[in-house]
Amino acid sequence: MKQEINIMDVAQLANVSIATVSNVINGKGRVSSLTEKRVRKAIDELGYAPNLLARNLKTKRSGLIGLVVPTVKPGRLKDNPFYWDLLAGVEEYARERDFHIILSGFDEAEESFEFVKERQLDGLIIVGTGEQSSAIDKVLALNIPFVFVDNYLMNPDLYQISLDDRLGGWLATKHLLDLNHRKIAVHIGDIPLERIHQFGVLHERWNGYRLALEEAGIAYDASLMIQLPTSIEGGQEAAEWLAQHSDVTAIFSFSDIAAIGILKGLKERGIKVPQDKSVIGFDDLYMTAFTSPPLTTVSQNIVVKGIAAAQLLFHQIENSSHYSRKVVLPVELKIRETTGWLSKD
Amino acid sequence: MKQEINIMDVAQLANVSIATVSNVINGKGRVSSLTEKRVRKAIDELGYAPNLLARNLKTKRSGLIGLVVPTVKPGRLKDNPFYWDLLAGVEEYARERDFHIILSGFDEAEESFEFVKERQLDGLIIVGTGEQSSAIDKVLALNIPFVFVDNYLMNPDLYQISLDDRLGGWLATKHLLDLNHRKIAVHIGDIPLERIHQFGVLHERWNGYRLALEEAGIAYDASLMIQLPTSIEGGQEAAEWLAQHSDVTAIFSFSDIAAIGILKGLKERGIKVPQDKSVIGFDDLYMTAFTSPPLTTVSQNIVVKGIAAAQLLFHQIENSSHYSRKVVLPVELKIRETTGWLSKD
DNA sequence: TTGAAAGCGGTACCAC
DNA sequence: GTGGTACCGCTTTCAA
Repeated sequence: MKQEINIMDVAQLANVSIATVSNVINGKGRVSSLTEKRVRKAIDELGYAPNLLARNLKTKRSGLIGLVVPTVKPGRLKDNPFYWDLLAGVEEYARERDFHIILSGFDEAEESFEFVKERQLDGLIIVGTGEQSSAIDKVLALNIPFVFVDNYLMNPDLYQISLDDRLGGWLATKHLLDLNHRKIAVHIGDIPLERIHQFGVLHERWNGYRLALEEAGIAYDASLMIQLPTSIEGGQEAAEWLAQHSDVTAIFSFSDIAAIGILKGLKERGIKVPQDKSVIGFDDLYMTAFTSPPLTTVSQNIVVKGIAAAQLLFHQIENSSHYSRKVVLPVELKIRETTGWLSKD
Repeated sequence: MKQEINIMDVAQLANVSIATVSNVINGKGRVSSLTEKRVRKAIDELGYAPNLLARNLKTKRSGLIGLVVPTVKPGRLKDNPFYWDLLAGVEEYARERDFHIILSGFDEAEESFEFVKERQLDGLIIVGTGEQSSAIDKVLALNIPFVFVDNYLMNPDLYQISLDDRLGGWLATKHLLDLNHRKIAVHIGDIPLERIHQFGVLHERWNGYRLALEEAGIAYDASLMIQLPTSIEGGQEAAEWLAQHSDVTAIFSFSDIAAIGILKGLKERGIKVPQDKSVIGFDDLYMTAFTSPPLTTVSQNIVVKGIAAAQLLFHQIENSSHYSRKVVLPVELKIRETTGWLSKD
């Protein structure tokens, strides 16, 4: 009913064998241009479209790649525009190659990746959950091309896309230091500081922060690490913290979304940015150019990240060699208006 | 290599026929619990996962549904967090039923939906392009279950999910009128007013606006319709327009993203909200609760929209009857702080 | 240059 | 309860 016409119908109409039709479709074998014309005509007339299930069953390729993203609430995709941008990049690249994307949420606990085998996916892109993922071994066992995004896995054999997070952390901190700030708080997110090394992205940004401090001869002060959720609300709480610490003149948030909350929280408390406190974020979300004041932040191009991931994946799928298994994408400091010079006392 | 073990291997190990293995997997036919145990054990030991390509080839179902969203730049998914929320809803519902989502951008011009037939998709969700889509006929010709989201198609046979846009328009306008505003501008988006009827969503919001006006005995004034892009930048331009029209005391933007721009533009010009101008948006993006001041807006739940679309689609796929082919989701006015009482002169 | 036929890995009907 | 086997729609030898 759904798919009534098949290669047989075409063959009959064109008065050839199904093998010939197949050859025409795939441009293989020798087919006289006359026959080809007849076949093409038949295809058109019938509105025939080959059944990829059948084709793929035979060829062992599915033309499908999986994009696995973390979920927050069980069963629901993580609520962050970041993923959409990433998806856009992957989809764009894949579509040009006639691949499609299957998107799947990932419940850390009970994900078996069965669907990858079941659907014969040709490749897999796994987006970091923040924490060292328990999924790695499962993914390796699948024995198909894959790419990890933002995962910071210490295995050199794995294909990985990441950001120059450390440089980002360094740039942000350096910028603040150059503006004469000395006590710089860091909003790291809702994780215990002792476990930050498990969260590659955060850890690297934090390393960049410490490095810049060290270069400036300033001692690292763990009491300046604010452990609050990466959300607008978390940012607002961080603002409260700032209000209570008048000696702290600047804050570096590892995420724009929280920086937005910080800005808002400070404003509500009558604390002026950047006169009283400087604020710097990370990500360069579309919105942040339009906060008031516009947010100074470390910028990354997420769509490009998606494209890069797809690229690295296809290098494997197509067996083209790649110079490296790790791709580190650049960051850029976008100085806008939430950071300002601190006059000495 | 990729998928080495198949149903035969399981059958051999368990010392049964492949038919029996199939029965166990699908819970069909009578299988003695002893045999079943043996088979399950073999499956476990081998780590067997059935090849869905083969199964689906036979059963004519793919367990796949397509989500088609518009693209902006050719080849790139539309840059709007809205779609991610929608996707989250669809994915959640589908996953519970062991379906997967194939996501595809949609180039108005040259989309043939071939992939739907090729991949034997079981259903299709098409998200509105704003304009009456040229895709309708193509989709109908596919002869598979489908749902249009936000498309306002005038064919009663089509399954459609939409929002109570008209009520939203009415609520927003009524709210402004109740606050004593009389000259209310509307930022409709970057389309000529003459063609607004082609854009269902906008048209309905606009209808709601006119209705509220009419009920209040106020004449509609086309010169109050601002035709600028639906973007932050467009909103900023709208603010400029407002600055030049001091008799206009309120503005209703059909989109939060533009409302954010309006807020920003007004602030830059020293125009106070809501003292000088009232602003109201539409969508209730996550961000808008955190603008300053927090934006009054018409709220919709986009994840629920995705779930509703999936639901309607599965009603068709599973052949369960549904009371209606059209589902209209509710809106809600969220009064925050950008709208205020207008003292008479 | 073309066609016959053997799979790909399952499902499901029908015997036993 | 269990197994034999004819498909599903296509690709791919191999022969003609």
